[in-house]
Amino acid sequence: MIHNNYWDERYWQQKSWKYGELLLIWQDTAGDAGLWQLFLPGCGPKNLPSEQQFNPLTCSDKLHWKETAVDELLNRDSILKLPAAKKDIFCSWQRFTTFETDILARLGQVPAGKVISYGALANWAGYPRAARAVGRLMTKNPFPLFYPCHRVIQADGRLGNFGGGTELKRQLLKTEGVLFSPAEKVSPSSRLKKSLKLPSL
DNA sequence: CCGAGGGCTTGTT
DNA sequence: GAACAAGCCCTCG
Repeated sequence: MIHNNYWDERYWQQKSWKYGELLLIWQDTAGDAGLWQLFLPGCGPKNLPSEQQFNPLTCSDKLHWKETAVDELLNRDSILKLPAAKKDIFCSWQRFTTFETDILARLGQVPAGKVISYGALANWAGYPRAARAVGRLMTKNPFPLFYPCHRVIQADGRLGNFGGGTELKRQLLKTEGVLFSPAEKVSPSSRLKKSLKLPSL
């Protein structure tokens, strides 16, 4: 058996989704069985080791349970409505800095149908001028859909970039009920209001 | 009411 | 310590 750091105890799986084929990377260690990474259609690595394909018959019970649950979320197209408290059940959280954890935790609380700007998200999580650092974090968001980076837009209402393509970003937002101006900017009424009460981190 | 340009900013690698 | 990035804000024309 070839020892490869990344694929050690990790397994890949493709799942069909409304907007294309997703690639999921599962981690199955004793202490931390869960989703390691999710790639939007067209975003994942190309060469996947066949011996590391996810197998429900040989994985741990814990992982099998999570995989089944995620499968149902995708089939019922309810993944985008997953409440904040349930997101971290599925996702593996061991590898993040405090900044990343803080930002992703806040991001997880942005509900479907609302958007927030990069700067406002940074400020909200306690990093007042870190808009650009947030953008940088979004590029490597390991859990899109779970942690909805498609709901993070530019301060002037333009969409900003998106790993899965800006068209998918627009599509997702429209499906969620976000309103757009004639000039295709997100209308102010769809912004998350500051008054929302949040649990402390 | 745009749009382009420049300077400023952050956390990570 | 330097370079980077899915930003922001202000200034002009």
